Amino acid sequence: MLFGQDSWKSLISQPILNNMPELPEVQSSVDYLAPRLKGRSITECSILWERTLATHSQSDFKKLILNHTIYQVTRRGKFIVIWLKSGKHKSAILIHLRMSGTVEVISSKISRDPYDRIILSLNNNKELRFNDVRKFGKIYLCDDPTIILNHLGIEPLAPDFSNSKLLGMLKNKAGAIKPLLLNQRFIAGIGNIYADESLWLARIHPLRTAKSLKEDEISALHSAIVKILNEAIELKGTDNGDEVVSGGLYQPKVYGRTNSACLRCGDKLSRIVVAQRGTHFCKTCQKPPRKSKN
DNA sequence: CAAACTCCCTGTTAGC
DNA sequence: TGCTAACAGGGAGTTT
Repeated sequence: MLFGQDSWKSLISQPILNNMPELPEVQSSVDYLAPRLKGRSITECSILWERTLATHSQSDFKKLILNHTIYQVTRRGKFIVIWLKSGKHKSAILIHLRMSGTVEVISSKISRDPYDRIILSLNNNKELRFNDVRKFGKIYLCDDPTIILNHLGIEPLAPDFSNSKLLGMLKNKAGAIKPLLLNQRFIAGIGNIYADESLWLARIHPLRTAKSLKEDEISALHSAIVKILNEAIELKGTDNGDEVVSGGLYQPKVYGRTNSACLRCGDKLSRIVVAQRGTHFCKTCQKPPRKSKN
């Protein structure tokens, strides 16, 4: 499918991992969208894959958003929240990118991509295009988005996510730490990559039970989560700012680096499956729980 | 209550 | 070389 002048790109910069949107990627998308959408109204809507719509039929969705004005774009967990207003009526479009979703705001003259799923035309001859190869992404429309968003856990970058808060959250939790980090009702926004990265930085084995963690380990985990998410946001935030949201520059330390050298101790990194997710860690830096394999 | 599996999808890759 | 089957992954839903 690639040919001509573009073919060299795929050979040289073959992505090791496709950019799976977690909190930092979603935040970057929100930062990208906000200035491009604020104050715009929706003039038209193309539904190219209806099952992307999670809450409404094609016709209802169109009816309910046309001529509405976007007044704000925010993030909650891995959701992009696009706030709408029409007269006194307020509502919100929630976008969940899941595995492969991306958003861009682009001139309506630019030809569409085969993987574009939903397109909202704006009143400035541009379009918001939701593109999603694997079709896992979802778009919700709600009068009250808090009904969905309130099910989510704490925001890891909010001020109330303190060290002592996490300490209390982990106390008495019998399960393993990694599945807990992935649970969106526990902490909102961490996915497989940043869970592995945080545990590695905090030197905690992914199979350790939450309640077995010592205070200093929880403290290390807390600062690892905050540090890595912030670092990743910073590296995503430096896109060229024009049209397409480009992939970020954050380089995973363990995720996707199975059998490569640990950047801390040089030992070979391991990969196991935890909660049906590929899990990457250093068996030397991250000591396994008492009675277990490595 | 929690752990484990199934489903939704398709590009990529391992295995024959 | 070319094909097929397995795999990856977020999260809702279902079963153990």
